[in-house]
Amino acid sequence: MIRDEIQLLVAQAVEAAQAAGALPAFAAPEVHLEHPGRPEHGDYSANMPMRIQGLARMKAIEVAEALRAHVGTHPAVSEVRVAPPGFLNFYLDPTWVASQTEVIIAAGEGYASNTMGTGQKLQVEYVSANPTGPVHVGNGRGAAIGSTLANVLGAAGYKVEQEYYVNDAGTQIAVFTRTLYARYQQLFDRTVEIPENGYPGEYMVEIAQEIKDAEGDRYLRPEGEEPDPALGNEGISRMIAQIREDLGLLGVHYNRWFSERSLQEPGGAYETAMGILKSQGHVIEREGATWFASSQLGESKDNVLIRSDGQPTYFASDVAYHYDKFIGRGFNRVIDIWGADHQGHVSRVKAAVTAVGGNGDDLDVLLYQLVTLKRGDVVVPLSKRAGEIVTLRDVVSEVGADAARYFFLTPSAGSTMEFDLDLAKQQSDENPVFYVQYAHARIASVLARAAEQGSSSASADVSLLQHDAEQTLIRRLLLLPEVVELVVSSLETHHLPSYAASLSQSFHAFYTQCRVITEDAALTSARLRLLEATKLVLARTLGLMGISAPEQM
RNA sequence: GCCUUCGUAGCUCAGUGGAUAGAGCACCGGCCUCCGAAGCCGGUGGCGCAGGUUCGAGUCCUGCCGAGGGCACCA
Repeated sequence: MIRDEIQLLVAQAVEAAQAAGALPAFAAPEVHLEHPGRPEHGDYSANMPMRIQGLARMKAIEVAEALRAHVGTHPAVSEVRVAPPGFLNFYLDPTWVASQTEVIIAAGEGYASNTMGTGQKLQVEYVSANPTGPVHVGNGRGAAIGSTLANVLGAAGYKVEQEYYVNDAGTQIAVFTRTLYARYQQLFDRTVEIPENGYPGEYMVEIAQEIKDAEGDRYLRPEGEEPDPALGNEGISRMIAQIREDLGLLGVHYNRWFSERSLQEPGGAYETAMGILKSQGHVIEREGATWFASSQLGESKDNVLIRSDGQPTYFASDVAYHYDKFIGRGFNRVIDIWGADHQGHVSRVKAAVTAVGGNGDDLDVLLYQLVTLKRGDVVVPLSKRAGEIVTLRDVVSEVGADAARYFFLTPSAGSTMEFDLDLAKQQSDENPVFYVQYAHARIASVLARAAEQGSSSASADVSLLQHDAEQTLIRRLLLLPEVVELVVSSLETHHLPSYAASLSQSFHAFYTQCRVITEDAALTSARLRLLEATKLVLARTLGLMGISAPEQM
């Protein structure tokens, strides 16, 4: 990548200047480059002179001059300038820039891929909402972030597995079963109330109806008796099928749906992990319960693993689950994506990973702030236990998967976001995602037109691409590898929509200023080549976000 | 009370410690006899408050104000 090469030029300039006595000897900090906000400041800017002015005991501007005198030559760099108060600005050679059009096309679908994660087995676990109800809008945010991150990490060479953790054990399943049974009995004209703290949503009635339609009265027991656990299992499996379908509508697909219950099988991860904790002295008995002695590991408090009634907690399952991820299945790295309401859970799970023989630092927990759902000015509650549930399916069918994904990905995970359903509906024509997709469709249209007219990009001389708008566009194309690297290192997916918008902007500006198909066969050919490269990069960017790149719209 | 995330344009949000803080929507004014006007060009308008660190702070630190989320033998 050109940025890395310029970084090296700067580092070497420091050494050369020191060797020549133009700078005193000292250990220089790592080179930091940035993209100046203004084109007249060049393509890459190094702030090295200002950062080492103290070490050099010279004025920054003098350091900059000394460095410039010792910067090596590079075919891509046409000029290096010093700018006050001490920047070292690098200007890319326009002909080199133009030539990159061919380099991008040659890279094809692998463009912007890298090897940051080569040889690493990585898991991304996300959404993992309780199977006691449909996935809602907030889950959609985690879904968009998780699947996009998986795509990008895959482009960085990681062997990525995507997983959904199904909480099919624990008390909420019992409550789910009792609620379902109440609804089921109601369908047989029994007068039964759904339990206190049950799930009042209409979807429970629908599931009960489906089960009745499919299996009749086989789950009906004499009045007053407890429900058949098999009814609960049947309901849960139907709920999971619906969740899988709803997420599929958003373009989210998993490699594995991991059952929490499976952890507790004899000889399974639960037994093994608890055994390790005990043998390592991380377990204490107190007040009739079994605790993870996490305060000994620097945590603010201990955490209950097994309640005094003998039931394991959700946390105990999570310890076993993460044991299975790292030790059982040997992932080198795991990324869990959780809603911000699980923030308090992060450090104890990391501590547990270390305690069962892994390394808590290999676990990244990405928290996204919750989504506030609104209809106009009215806030809509998301709770599964409230009356109105706005499901992910509702939203996707209203605004489409592409717009929904783009919308979810745009704000950084750390910012709360407002999802205005009324606005989202109106946005069908005005949504920013169409701006990006339109650029792609527009290119497809011009390429088709060129093909009809017999214009070809074969044997194009891309060095003709010297117009400002062409140069700006190609420079933008060259940024995608940097964006991918940034997303991988920061785990922040919101840089992608931001990049997509700026790339599209550059394309639309080019399109307005430069006519592609003209009488000038050589220039036409070169510009068609540029369109091909741009189309490829747009499709690549959209593909990473899981958004379609339409040929027409 | 403690922990944590956030506070940037009328609204929704970007902004890797740099040089004149951006985009979309909204609003105002221009641009199609020519490849898709779902577009382009221009304009109005902003860093919650106060200190500190730094050559340089929207960005880092502290305090205050305001908002969200945590602080269970719930998940």
